[in-house]
Amino acid sequence: MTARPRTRPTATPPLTRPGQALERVLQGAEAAIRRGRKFQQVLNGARDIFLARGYEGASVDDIAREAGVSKATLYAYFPDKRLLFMEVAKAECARQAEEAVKLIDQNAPAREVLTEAARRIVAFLTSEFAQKVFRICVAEADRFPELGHEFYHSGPLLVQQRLVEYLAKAVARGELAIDDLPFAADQFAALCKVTLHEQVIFGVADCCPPKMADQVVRGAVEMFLARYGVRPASA
Amino acid sequence: MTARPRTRPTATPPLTRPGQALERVLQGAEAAIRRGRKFQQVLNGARDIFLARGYEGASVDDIAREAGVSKATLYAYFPDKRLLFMEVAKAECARQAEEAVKLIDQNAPAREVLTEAARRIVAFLTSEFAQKVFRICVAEADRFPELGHEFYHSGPLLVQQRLVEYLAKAVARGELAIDDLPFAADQFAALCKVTLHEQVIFGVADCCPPKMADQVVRGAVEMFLARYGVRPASA
DNA sequence: TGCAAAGTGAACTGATCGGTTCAATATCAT
DNA sequence: ATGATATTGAACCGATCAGTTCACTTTGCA
Repeated sequence: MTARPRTRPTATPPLTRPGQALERVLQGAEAAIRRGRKFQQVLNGARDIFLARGYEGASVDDIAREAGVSKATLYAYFPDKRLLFMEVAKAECARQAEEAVKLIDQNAPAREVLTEAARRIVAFLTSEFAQKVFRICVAEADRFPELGHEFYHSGPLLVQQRLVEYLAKAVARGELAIDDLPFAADQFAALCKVTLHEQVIFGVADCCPPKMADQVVRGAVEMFLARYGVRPASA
Repeated sequence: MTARPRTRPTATPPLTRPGQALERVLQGAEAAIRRGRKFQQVLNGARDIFLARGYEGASVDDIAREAGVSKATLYAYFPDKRLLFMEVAKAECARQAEEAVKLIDQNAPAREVLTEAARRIVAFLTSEFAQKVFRICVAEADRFPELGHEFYHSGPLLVQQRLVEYLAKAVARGELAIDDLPFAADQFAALCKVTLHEQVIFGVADCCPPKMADQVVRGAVEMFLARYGVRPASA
């Protein structure tokens, strides 16, 4: 234990090679906060550890190790653990939003549109990623009020807005009859959570049988159309 | 720090076989767990602190102080913090179950029964108590798988079972037409969570406007009947 | 009244963790 | 090459916390 030959065979994760062209390119469009090369590494490591162990369960040393970065570097970027967590959560919410934005052909028949929407919502809800983010957000909503809001706005609320957007068109076309669009959208989203969400959150179902997912999707569409669908004029 | 007499005759946990008159009396009806007078105090204090601060946030010293009991006594009853938490959570779930059991007159018209059921579910979901238990259970479902199961079984699953019980009768009477009873029950429960649950969980809504609660209740009943209600034979 | 069990308080251990510091080193633009 | 900047590793601090121990006091029954 004298010379410390700096054995660092795999110390730095291969996320960013020495050639930092990518980094510099990103600098332009992104914020001016990125003070150094290891910024993204820190964020990635933090995301992995936070997602795996929650806020309290994730130690800063673990994060630094996972990120392949020294603790000093980490603290050079983020003044404290709280802020690091907020940053990670915000980034993840943004990603979630992007995913949700890819919506569906608004002009297809209502049944098709709703079925596809339900399928995507169900798929997202049952994804491991969504579960973990949800878990942390629920647990830490007391400690980080902003986090709760952030998650709600870029999660459930965003979905609601997209649905309202579509439902309005469907109503205008006479396919549906809805008076309170946001409320109806929330109902639809709620119907997509049936059974699955609770079972997954509480670890009751080991896996998520696609059969049940199908049933939920079909059930949601069926019920929504039963309530808001315009029958063919009793012809 | 030399002799270390190692006197452990009492072996802290007072498993107390002999000499407990009161103890023995209680043993009959109650469980065989109540080993001493302060047992309930510990449980109550633990419940308050856990509910207020979550698992990690609650220190054993705080719990002992809140319970008006020495830490030694606390550890005499519960070998560790985990088990204490499990015990508290179990007790709370049982209480929740009792509350839910008080169901409704099964023979009233479907609309009335469903409305009252929805009202109770909504009231429970928006209660501060339910929120806190839910928050902890979600957060700790990883660390305590049993806890997740316990909560699910004495919470959502119990409600589902009661609803199925009723729905079966309503179907038999020809008021409703349902093929998959448990699934329909889950759908109904999901409809009761619309908007409210998410807003409350993520701290978006400061209070819980009773107007919205009413809307959710009426919306749930309306939609459920639209889907499963038996129309008056198109007369 | 006496005695054993129940309960107490306070100190202590060992470990973890968030955050700081700093001298040594690596990287990169010039 | 050179100097500015980013990064490192490791030691360290202070705080917190779960859990232990023990001499002592209280309680309740016989």
